[in-house]
Amino acid sequence: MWYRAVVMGSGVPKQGRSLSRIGPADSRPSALPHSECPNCSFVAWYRHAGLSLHEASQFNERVEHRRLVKRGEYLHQAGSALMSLHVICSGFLKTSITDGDGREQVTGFPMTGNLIGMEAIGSGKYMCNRIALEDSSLCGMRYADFEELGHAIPAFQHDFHRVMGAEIARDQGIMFLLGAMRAEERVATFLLNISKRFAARGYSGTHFRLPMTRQDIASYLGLKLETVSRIFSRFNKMQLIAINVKDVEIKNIARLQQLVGD
Amino acid sequence: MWYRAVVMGSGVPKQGRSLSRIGPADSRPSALPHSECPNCSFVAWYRHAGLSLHEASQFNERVEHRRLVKRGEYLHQAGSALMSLHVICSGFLKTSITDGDGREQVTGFPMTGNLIGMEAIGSGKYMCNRIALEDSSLCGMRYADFEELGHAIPAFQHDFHRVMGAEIARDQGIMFLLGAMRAEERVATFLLNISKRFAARGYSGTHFRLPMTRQDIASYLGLKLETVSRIFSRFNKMQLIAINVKDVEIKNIARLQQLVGD
DNA sequence: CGCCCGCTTGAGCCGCTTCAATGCTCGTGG
DNA sequence: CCACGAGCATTGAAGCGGCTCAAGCGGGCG
Repeated sequence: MWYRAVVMGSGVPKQGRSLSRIGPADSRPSALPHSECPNCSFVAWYRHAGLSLHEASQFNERVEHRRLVKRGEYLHQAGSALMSLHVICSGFLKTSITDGDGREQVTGFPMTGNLIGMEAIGSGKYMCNRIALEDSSLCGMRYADFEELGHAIPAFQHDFHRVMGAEIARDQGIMFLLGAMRAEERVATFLLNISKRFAARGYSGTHFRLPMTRQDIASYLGLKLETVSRIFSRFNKMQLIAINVKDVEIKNIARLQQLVGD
Repeated sequence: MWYRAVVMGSGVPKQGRSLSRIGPADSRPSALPHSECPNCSFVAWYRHAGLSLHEASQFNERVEHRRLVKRGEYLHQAGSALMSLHVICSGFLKTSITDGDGREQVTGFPMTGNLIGMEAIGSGKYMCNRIALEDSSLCGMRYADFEELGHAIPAFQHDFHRVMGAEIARDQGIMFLLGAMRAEERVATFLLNISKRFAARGYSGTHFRLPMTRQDIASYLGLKLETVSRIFSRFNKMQLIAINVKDVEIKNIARLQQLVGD
């Protein structure tokens, strides 16, 4: 289920290992993605869609491989014209929107395998800022090519729709969090979500490093950074987690889930 | 700008209404002429896309015209299998999601022209409940037909993508509201939003009737119903609006906008 | 016509925020 | 390699915005 990988953060091939199975016989020598972009998540996409040889090369020709964004750099800002949709090949970003007064709302933390930029399709402009939380690499495809390829390759089209639909479903989950949960539940939900996404990528789901600041987390959860910090400390005392600044170990995942009411 | 009309709806949970029942399944054969469905928003859609005569008839054949949902009835509930995407031809719905404990979060109030059900595309199941706030009529199209038609008619495909993208952008706006705004701003934003949507449909944008309860509004805004009621009363005293239960007149739209910070 | 259900309004409280001070980390440059 | 400093995180204390609990009212629907 590729689309789950892209939207929710489940399994995505993270090293060239699994991709090396696409032998040279599979594609045109000049069009091989994995020589330049071993982790390219677009590759996972078209493999999933079960494209023919011709389709695969058609697909691959349109991928802009390997755009690097250093930590702290913008991929783009709100208001700029939609050029490409991107898939994160490695790294971690932050998505945020701002109002006139400079208030910021973090709306997501996309990571490896996630497709980003879909909110721009409606208006032709990105509606949010995207900043790298760590050095990241992305592959892009011009939106016009997305449409053309979708038209040429129904399986691709289908997957694209599923990814967009999953994004809408994800957003509804965040609305629930922001509208109906208390602070402790929000923080627990956040931790479980991050844990799950790391685990789905083959990393430890119980011991990881948070790449974002307390302020970022707080904004995402609709809280103040002090509140987030206090709840982390409380969870620490309760032995639910062991946390040291950005280093987190989940010690009692069952009770965390229980706290969320699951 | 058809797709703008489609943008506003999404769903949320609500629970325990004994008067609500699941509506009957679609029973009509689909080839009804749109003379039976004079306002059919799908018609607006294919007009907008500039289809040829042949395409238009191809399109029209797949539309299931005129499903009626009475006030208080569900269009569907969370968890049920995705059958069709619907466009609201007339009426007003409420979209909501629920958790295990019965907590409800209203995620939108789709109205005439809005396309609904897109969150189900990712998983094949609706993620939210949709209830009619007033007697409503909808036209549906099976999702499989959506895909096929999109493939056959690029202009349709393109518009569909724009609608989905716009929905994602809309969701981000709600996240900002829920995560970053104070109660007064939320209520003002809500009133301005409803006003704008009525105006866009040719109704008065300054004098209208709210079809949802205070509880629904409160849930949508992440507040308690008493808070919403108090703020309405406050706005009334401030001469920003004249409100009597569900009947609202916007008296000072400029100051409302100012309150939101726009 | 009568009875709920939904709306309004008040009073008191609590969870989260605000304000403030200190400590820690990491990146930077010497 | 270390010293420095700025930004980030933690923690405490006090305040307040929105919530909880409660009572009364009005209007739509059966």
